[in-house]
Amino acid sequence: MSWRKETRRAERGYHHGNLKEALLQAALGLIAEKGAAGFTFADAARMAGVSAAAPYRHFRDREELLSSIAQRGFEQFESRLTAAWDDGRPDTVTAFERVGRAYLAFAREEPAFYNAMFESGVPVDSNPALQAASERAFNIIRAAAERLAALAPPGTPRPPAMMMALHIWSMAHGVASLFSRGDAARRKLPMSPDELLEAEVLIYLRGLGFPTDRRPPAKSAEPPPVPPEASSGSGVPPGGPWGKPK
Amino acid sequence: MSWRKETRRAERGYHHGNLKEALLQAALGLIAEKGAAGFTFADAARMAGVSAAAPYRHFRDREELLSSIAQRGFEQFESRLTAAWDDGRPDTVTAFERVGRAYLAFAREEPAFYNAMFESGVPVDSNPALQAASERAFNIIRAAAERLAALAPPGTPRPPAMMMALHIWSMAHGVASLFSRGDAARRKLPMSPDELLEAEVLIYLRGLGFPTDRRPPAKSAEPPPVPPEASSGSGVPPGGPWGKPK
DNA sequence: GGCTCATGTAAAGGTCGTTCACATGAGCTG
DNA sequence: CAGCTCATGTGAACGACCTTTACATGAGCC
Repeated sequence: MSWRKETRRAERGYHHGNLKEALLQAALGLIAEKGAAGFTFADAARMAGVSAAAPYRHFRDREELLSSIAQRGFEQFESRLTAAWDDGRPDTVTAFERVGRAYLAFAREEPAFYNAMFESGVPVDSNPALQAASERAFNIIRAAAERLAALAPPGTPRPPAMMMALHIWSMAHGVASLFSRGDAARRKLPMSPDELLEAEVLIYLRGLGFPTDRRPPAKSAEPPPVPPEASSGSGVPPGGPWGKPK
Repeated sequence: MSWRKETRRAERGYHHGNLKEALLQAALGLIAEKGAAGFTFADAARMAGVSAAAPYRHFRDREELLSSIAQRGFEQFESRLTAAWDDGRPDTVTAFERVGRAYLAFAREEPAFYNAMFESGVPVDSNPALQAASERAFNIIRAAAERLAALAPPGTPRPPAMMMALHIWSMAHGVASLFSRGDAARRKLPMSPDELLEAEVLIYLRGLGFPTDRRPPAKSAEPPPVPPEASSGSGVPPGGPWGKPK
């Protein structure tokens, strides 16, 4: 794809013109290939066609580049979670599960971002902008949990919405990190990570008193459920993720 | 502690006598300090008082050292999980939750091992012994889930035991990895990781139809619960992890 | 046209991982 | 005990990386 700038010296002047962006893109590719640990500043420079010292004009050091990527990652993450949540349409539980799937999809489709965000060792508080982006993303989950909490049937113990949000986050991250990416995906599973997480969230929601039968409980006053975007292939078989109660 | 061997050249002969073990110990300390990514082979050699080339007599390369540590970690992990499970005493649910706490405790108290095992990028299948150790550890969780599954009340959808085991693993790993160790612990939480995980597992179990009231249901025929080993400080407040149902 | 300053370069210092030829000495063999 | 052998440790060297420093270039502005 985008050749032009990021090639050899001859094809451009002394000045690159867009080095910062080129470095970010190069790093993204390298991290996707070899992980944040294996990514090298020098490689990124080489890939952008500049000397090894040039990147230092745009990033204090290697870690700042990583941190920038993590920040961008959180921004994209936020936008994908927002889209998945879709303000709770068509119904809160459905939308909530969609957020879970979006989490996994992001981890799978944007391994470089996910790696930089959660597995690169970059401390969240190394950069205020990073921290802010991270919080904005989490707030989507939190807002969804808030709505869910408001809906929880009485008569069941009900944790604070914040705690519910953290629960969902930990489940999604746990599944993603153990089974859904890179080396971790080599652990052989009798089911897909998506199925695993979906079942987990369903059981959890049932534990909170939510009706989680997939069949619409009685055609309530909501529009017919939107077909989940990625129901092809590893979709949950009709009747729920693990079949009927015995 | 064990000084003696692992110091300077003068104090030992040309041969170290116990270098392999010394290197493992040194690496363990270094990883605990700076993470598996920051740990260097050269540093471990220095700490053991030998030249930078010496470690190559005992490990093919840096990764093999890491992999050895991960393997030992899984072995200790297994033994701690086994102890926590205590074959399901005094009752399955209680023991199951104890396993969850043991998981977190291990992640917190043995950060070096945990790091090498799950966050160092060492692929599980890089070494058959490592893979075997990892599977043995997981099998504890799996066996516990098996017992739990056999006990699940009818009338509720019931996932395969394997899936339950994976759910528990993902919750524990998610909480540990996001909130319970190193840099991640800097995310400020309104509760302790232990509380978070305990509540998560309780809700999950309730979703499976298990009665999870903390107050002993009526002083059943079991001995008074053993006080959890680390109940100081962040213990769960009486009345359950998040208070009563509204 | 000339100045300035952001941006890029080359060179150098320090650290690592890894390899190689060589040194040492523990333990066996006779 | 003499001598041999082989596992174990050494020092030097290579190439790669991160980072800093002094210097070069040229885009944009007066």
